[in-house]
Amino acid sequence: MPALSRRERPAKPALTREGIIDAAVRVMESDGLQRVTMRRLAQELDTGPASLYVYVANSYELHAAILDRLLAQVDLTAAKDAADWREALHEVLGSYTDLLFAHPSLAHSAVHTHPDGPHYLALVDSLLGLLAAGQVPAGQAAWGVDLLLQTATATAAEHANDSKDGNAEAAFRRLNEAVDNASAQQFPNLHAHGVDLLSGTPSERRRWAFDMLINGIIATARP
Amino acid sequence: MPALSRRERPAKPALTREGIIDAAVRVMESDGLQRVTMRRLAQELDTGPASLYVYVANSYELHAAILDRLLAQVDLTAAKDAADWREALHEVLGSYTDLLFAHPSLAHSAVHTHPDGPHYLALVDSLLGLLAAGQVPAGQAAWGVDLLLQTATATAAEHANDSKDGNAEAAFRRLNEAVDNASAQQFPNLHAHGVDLLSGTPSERRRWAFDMLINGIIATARP
DNA sequence: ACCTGAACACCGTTCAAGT
DNA sequence: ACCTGAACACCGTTCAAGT
Repeated sequence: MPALSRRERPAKPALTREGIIDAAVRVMESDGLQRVTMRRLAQELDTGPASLYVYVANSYELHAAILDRLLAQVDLTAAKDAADWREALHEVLGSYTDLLFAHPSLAHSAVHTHPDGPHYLALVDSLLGLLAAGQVPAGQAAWGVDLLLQTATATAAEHANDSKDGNAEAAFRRLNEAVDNASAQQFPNLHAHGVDLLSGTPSERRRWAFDMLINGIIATARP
Repeated sequence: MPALSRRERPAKPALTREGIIDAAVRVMESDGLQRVTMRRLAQELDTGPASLYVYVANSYELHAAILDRLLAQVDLTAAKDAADWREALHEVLGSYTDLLFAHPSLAHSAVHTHPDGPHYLALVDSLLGLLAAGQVPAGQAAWGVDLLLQTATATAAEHANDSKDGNAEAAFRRLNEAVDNASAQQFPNLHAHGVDLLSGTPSERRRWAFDMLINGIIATARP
């Protein structure tokens, strides 16, 4: 009964670029970006790894595509509130950062991905609009947006390895110890600052960082 | 003639942690960090990969060790010039950035490496000293140093994939096109800023970024 | 204690051959 | 044009067995 089995088991949909990216996002969501490999994806799509190369140039491009797909989830609604532009900036950047914090290994790859997809452009456009609302000169706003996004991305990427073992805690403890042991002679400034270096909750530090960047962007004329 | 061959061909020195890191730096210098693998190192040291695990916990720890070794090369002499603290800050940060630019793949791994080696501590100590010379309150200086180093690291890491093919040029061209095509309706701010986004030489942008960060750090009180 | 062979469980990418 | 099997050239890490 070939007709029946053809209707009832369309198990293997045709390969498409979108289908591959869908599968990639699915695997990332469930197993992390480490598992988003050409071979694993091929297995997921019931084919061989070579077949994917018809639709995707290489694994770097695949990661970039996943990133743009995810960027669709950044909440840009706050960007309409030009009156409270500074707070809106915090909200948009916060939404972007939260997204990357949920997928630190993607953040890690985002550090060297130069995105150019529609969702990335929309994000940049929103940030530029908010800086314009704050009367920030266009030149410094343009360069500033780059730094705002870079900081958000790098901050999330820093935590890419934290999940493995007690990696995060161990690293924190080691640094803490190193700072404590810093002698007044060898590292006078480290010694003097002590706890300041490791103080604050992540969200306090994040908010301060964005504030600091906004202030810097406002205060610094382009060459 | 066993005695002779023992004296003349001490080909295989005993394995040590330092020896492994030496070999790692050598391989990185000649073939890039991609090639610094446990297996390649084992081959280099004329042994099997399993042997390395006596001295190194895993490949992440190995990368961290390479980074600290390299950090010894950061030029901190400018840090003594407290009078011209701002320029000294540029010089120390520039030296750090240059180092990472020479090894972008190491920069990439540095984004999620929490260093705690002596050379890293010396670098942080210098930066803290210069900010103190500039009368920056201790609390904001401590948080600020983190951001200064993060920006330098992330900037270098962005270029980690540029060497492959004409990756950098292609990415620049695509983004340029995307910005050009941004319609006034869909992306009004992108449309308005146009060239500003991609203007400036890398060193102009880098200097502006550090200036901007310093200004922001000075201007932003801790919570 | 230190070292190792061999194995386990994977990778990305290419290319000739098929449909 | 699209798809694939098979191969090439690699990975990190573990573990039982040796010295």
